Amino acid sequence: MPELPDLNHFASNLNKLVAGKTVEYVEVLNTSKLKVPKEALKKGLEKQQLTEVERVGKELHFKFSNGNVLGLHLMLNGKLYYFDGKSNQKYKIIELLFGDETGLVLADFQGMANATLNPEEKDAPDALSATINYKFLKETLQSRASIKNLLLDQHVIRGIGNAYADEILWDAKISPFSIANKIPDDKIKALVRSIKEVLVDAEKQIKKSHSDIIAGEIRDFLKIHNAKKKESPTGSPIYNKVVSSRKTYYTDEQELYK
DNA sequence: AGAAATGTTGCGCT
DNA sequence: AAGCGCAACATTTC
Repeated sequence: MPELPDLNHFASNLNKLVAGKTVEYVEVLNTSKLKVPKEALKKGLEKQQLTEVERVGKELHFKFSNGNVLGLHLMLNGKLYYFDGKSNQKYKIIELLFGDETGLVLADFQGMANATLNPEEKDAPDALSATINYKFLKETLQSRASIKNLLLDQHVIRGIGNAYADEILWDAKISPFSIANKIPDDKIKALVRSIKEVLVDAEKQIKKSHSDIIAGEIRDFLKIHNAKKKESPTGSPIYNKVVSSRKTYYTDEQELYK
């Protein structure tokens, strides 16, 4: 699935593509994951101008001139398609039809992607927000949880997924199996840096190789969480281990604190 | 051809 | 009793 850097890139491309357009009609094709009544969603968005698209955590927020926000979560396999005239996707969930005959559709073969009107503000800070500093992480890491599980917990920090958790922990040279409250202060500082650097750098790479995309995921440049790579950039063999049914990639270069 | 991939939720176990 | 693991969701992509 797309993770934070992909979603940031999509948001910036969506701004170029559809910001300023007016939604004439909203078609809701799959209500199973819809978090508000279908009619409320239509009423809240139709005839409104889309002013801005923003990524918040792993969601995309579409902001409208009447103050309403359409929140989309792509989950594992949700994809957005821009079209002119008529969309011909399978597994459609929601479609926005603009006044100029173009449109945007969210489709997902698993039907897990979802839409909501005016998503509630969450307490957990976004991974790229200024709140993620040494003081915040020091407090947050007062836990016996493993550091990787903590980074993945959206109630703690919003936006980090499985692949980037591995990339960030390798960058900070901390083993994913480390217990959070055993990680020394200088490593917490390294972690603050790595969270920002890895995510910001990834978005740059995606932008460079796939400048116009609004769907999919680009991960061929990942250094550690990458099935095709045998060694880290510094020559250590990459191991992987299934932890709670997802793969964790790591090397011996990462210190284990227990 | 058959496995791998992936977020979230909710539940049961320790 | 906090934290972990697992199942379910369903199909595409390698």
